[in-house]
Amino acid sequence: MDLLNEFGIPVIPDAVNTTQRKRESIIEAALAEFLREGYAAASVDSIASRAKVSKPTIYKHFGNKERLFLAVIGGVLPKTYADLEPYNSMIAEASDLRTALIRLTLDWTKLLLRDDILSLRSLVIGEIDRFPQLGHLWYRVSYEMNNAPLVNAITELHKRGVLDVPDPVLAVQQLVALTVGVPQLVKTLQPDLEIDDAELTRTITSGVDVFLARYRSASRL
Amino acid sequence: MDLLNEFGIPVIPDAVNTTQRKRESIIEAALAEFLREGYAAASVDSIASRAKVSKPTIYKHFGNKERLFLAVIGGVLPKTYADLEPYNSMIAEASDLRTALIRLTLDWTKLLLRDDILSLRSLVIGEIDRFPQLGHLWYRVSYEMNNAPLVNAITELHKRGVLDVPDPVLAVQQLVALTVGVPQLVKTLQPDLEIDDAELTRTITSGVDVFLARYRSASRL
DNA sequence: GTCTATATCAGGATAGAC
DNA sequence: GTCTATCCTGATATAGAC
Repeated sequence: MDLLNEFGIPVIPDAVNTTQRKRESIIEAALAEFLREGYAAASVDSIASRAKVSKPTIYKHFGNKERLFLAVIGGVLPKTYADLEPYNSMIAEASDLRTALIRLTLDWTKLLLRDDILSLRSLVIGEIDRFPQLGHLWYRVSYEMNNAPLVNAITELHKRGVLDVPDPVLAVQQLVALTVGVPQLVKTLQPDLEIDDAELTRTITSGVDVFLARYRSASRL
Repeated sequence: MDLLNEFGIPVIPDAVNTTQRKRESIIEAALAEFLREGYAAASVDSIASRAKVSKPTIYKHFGNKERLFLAVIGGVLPKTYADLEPYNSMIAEASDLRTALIRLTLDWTKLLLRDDILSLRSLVIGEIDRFPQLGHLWYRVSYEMNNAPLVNAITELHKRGVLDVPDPVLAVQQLVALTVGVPQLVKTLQPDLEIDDAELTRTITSGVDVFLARYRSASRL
């Protein structure tokens, strides 16, 4: 049965765009459902309803539930981290290193404490035994988009004598643990607990100061 | 049909002990099943098989699947952390603080990186939206059995002038993040990745040194 | 208290029309 | 490519015998 518009003229949707739009609609609905229910409890029926699409359409596009899960979660991961790129490169050039580090790690922390990202992270961690690829992907994306550029910046600062860092890779892990890691650990186990901005800033600032107490070059003190 | 022993004499099991043993058998089997499959995918049928018990027995004991899950996971959590208690009290009295801190955090880390505990942690994190009680319980047990005694010890060391720690609670969080947190973050997303003992020791040692660089009393340098 | 057997239902996946 | 209608497995939970 064709749809007719208000003049009685049949509406023929553009086939390609419709297909593409349905595909995106499925991905959006699936992400929401998986985040809410987890993998096993998520139902393809619910996803079909949310996406206003029939079940066979989902199976034509993605094959089965596992592939749908991998495609959806694997697709959203890189997008999640894409926001942070620009900041890293500025560290090596900053006139005030302490302020630059605080700014960087504070932005990073606020991103990773967002409810949607915490949910995504909990989902990936919870399904790690069934979908280890997602754990590796998360680690790789997180490392390449964040740690690695920071390692480069810190290595550069070491060469210039601003910092004294024998193991830059470990040092960056420690900086991340000292800043992002502290509130993340709390919110991972207690997502409902609110952390106000002042406390977050205090935590991050203190973390950066611990980092600098160890790694700032003695000659600059 | 009664069981007969080798002399043809019927074996009448002690009713109370049998019931208790079945209950423990269910708990053990349920824990294994939940750790393997997660909450939603775990089947009460499988648990009954593993425990060599019929399904109605499980429902008589625990009511439903949710209550079974909460009883099992909530019961195993405190046991998990019970091993660490003795070490904390020794920090304040140690002659060599650095060595004592390394020893404490290294033991702590090795415990929390055990496969069964990592699985338990991933399970709790993955089900956090459906069972927030478990997240709170984990946080509370972990804090009371580990962080709190360490906060006391560090406060004591601050009073004695050995350390200079304006905020002991935050400082302990940072110490934990710097030591346990670094390898835990890796193993949480990549459980299969092996971390050898030498590298672990190096990581923990470096973490303690970062901590002490910031908080060791200046007068003692 | 514990079992066998069963009720009841929802979920993943697909056949076949259009 | 997309839908309606359906298959079939496997899940939670329980009735009733012993």
